[in-house]
Amino acid sequence: MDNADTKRDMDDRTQLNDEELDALATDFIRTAIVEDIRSGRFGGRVHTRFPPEPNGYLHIGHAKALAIDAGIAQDFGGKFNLRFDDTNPVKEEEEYVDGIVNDVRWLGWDFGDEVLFASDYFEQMYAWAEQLIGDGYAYVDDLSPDEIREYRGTLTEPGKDSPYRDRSVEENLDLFRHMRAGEFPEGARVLRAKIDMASPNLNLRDPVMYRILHQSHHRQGDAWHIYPMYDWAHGLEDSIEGITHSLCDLGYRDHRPLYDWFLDRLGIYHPQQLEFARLNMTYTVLSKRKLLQLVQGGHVQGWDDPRMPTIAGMRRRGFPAEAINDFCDRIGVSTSNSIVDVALLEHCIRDHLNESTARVMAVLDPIKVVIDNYPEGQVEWMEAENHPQHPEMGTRMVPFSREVYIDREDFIEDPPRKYYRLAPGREVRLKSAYLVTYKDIVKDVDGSIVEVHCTYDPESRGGEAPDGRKVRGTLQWVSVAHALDADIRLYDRLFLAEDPEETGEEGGFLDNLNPDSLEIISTCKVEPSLEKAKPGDRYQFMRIGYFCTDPDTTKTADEAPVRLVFNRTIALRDTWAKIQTQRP
RNA sequence: UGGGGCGUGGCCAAGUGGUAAGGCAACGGACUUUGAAUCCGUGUAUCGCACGUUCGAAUCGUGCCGCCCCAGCCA
Repeated sequence: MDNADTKRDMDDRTQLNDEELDALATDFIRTAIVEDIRSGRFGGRVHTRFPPEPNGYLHIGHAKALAIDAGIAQDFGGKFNLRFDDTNPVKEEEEYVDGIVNDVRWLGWDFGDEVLFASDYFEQMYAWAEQLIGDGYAYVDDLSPDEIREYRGTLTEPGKDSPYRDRSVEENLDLFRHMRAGEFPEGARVLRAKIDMASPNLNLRDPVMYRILHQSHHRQGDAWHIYPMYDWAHGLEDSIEGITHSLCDLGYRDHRPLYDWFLDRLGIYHPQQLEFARLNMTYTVLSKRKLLQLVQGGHVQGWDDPRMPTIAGMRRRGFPAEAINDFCDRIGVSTSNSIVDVALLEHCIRDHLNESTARVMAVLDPIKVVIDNYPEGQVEWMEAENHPQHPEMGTRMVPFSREVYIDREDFIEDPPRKYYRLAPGREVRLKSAYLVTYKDIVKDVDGSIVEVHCTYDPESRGGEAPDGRKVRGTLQWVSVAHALDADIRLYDRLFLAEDPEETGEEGGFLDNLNPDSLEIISTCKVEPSLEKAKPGDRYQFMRIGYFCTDPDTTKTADEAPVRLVFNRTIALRDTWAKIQTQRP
């Protein structure tokens, strides 16, 4: 242990009693951490990190990693770092770091208000590389990339030593310094760790530590001509920051011996790497490469397209951050490759939205209902509750008049069995208003319904008849004279196949795209209280689904929106639709 | 034909030698001024397979089968 570590021990020991520790051992990683705390390893500290490369946007798989990394730090009263693993200047962009920082904040994780960058440690890494060379553990190799691949051997055959493997320390040091100075072309030489060219673990066959890249770095500019490789850099970054548990996905399991090897050779503070399975989910793809293809191929409108599984996309879609985190907690942490049913995510979304969202009335496909016995020109403002289970969310006033819109689905001239909405001979309730009874319909020349005529029961104001008679159907409605127009975007799954990659073809997942994943409806009518809707506001459109106001909703100077645009976050569960598909 | 990881009901997932938690989904029913929500109920799970150890095995051993990852100067 070095001095810095000793100091950390005194400052950052977690304060948890036995009972609390037991309660935290909920999965194999947390169990390992609890053991480390009890044994005094790392001085009882817990310090994790999330190390994205800034070469794309975060998606729900990263939300899982964050929930594990940051969630553990939070639960154990430890620390958490957000660190950009920006060791490859050719792939990384500033745009992505801003996007990622924003996403991590939005998800609610506290990274101590300081964003860290691996590139800030380049100088220290370089010094350690010289130390390794000095100890005979690293050498400069002049082999070309092709030759290095040949010399590496195959899965079943051992590799063979590079002819440059036994250069003297002096020559290695000299060459390495000239590499740093930018005196060789890209690809001419690399620094390699001297481990074992016959190792059954290919990662240990003298891995490359530094490559020459005459590229400017988004933060370092042209200061460097050599850049560290992941395997060399990552453990050093963790060590420098005093990370205790370096959590990553199973793909890095085979890299752990390397992680340990470098730290041990250097003799510096040594965190524990642990691996967990990355997230896979039905009806979507979760790899940066494929997501990039969707964006660049114009299959979606950008990284924040509401159909994307990106954090930005889900945010725009209206998914609450807490619901996403809840999902991440509920899928568990294990080491088995699994594909989580997207229905669980949808359940979490509905669960949170049901609790938090105010109810309003909207009609997607309007059909006019005329209430023949209601006085022409009269308007009554009906009080409507904002949430049936949460009276503390208050009420709002909704205008009622002689002509209202209802949804075309809510009237059928010749209804099927068990249909209990409006139909000839039926009485239904207009939510929070009156009971109305069917009288007649008006059709146009092609026979399609233009108007439904009803009468209302003046005694049923508020929706309850004094004689106590029951009606089965309750419909949402919007007063024709007061209705606001709105565009509504209905989103469906981006892919038709549960596993979009099942085609086998490379890139074949695009064949499984759902051509109807976006439907825009511009005929919608919504209640006037929505005039004040701001981008990001979320509502339940009663009997339809959860919606949020899209940033495309623009405001005029006096704050009134020019055009309301709502995204359907997710539809309400629809038992009736299920009954219908079962018995057509 | 190397190395690593994994296989528990449709999907996740507890369980670590004492006789299979929980969630999602599905299916019934109750309630309902959202066919929502809520509530109640419903699953004989050959614990990948086969042998073995044991009074007793999802848990230990051996063998087999299947799936995933690794041969970037990407992370």
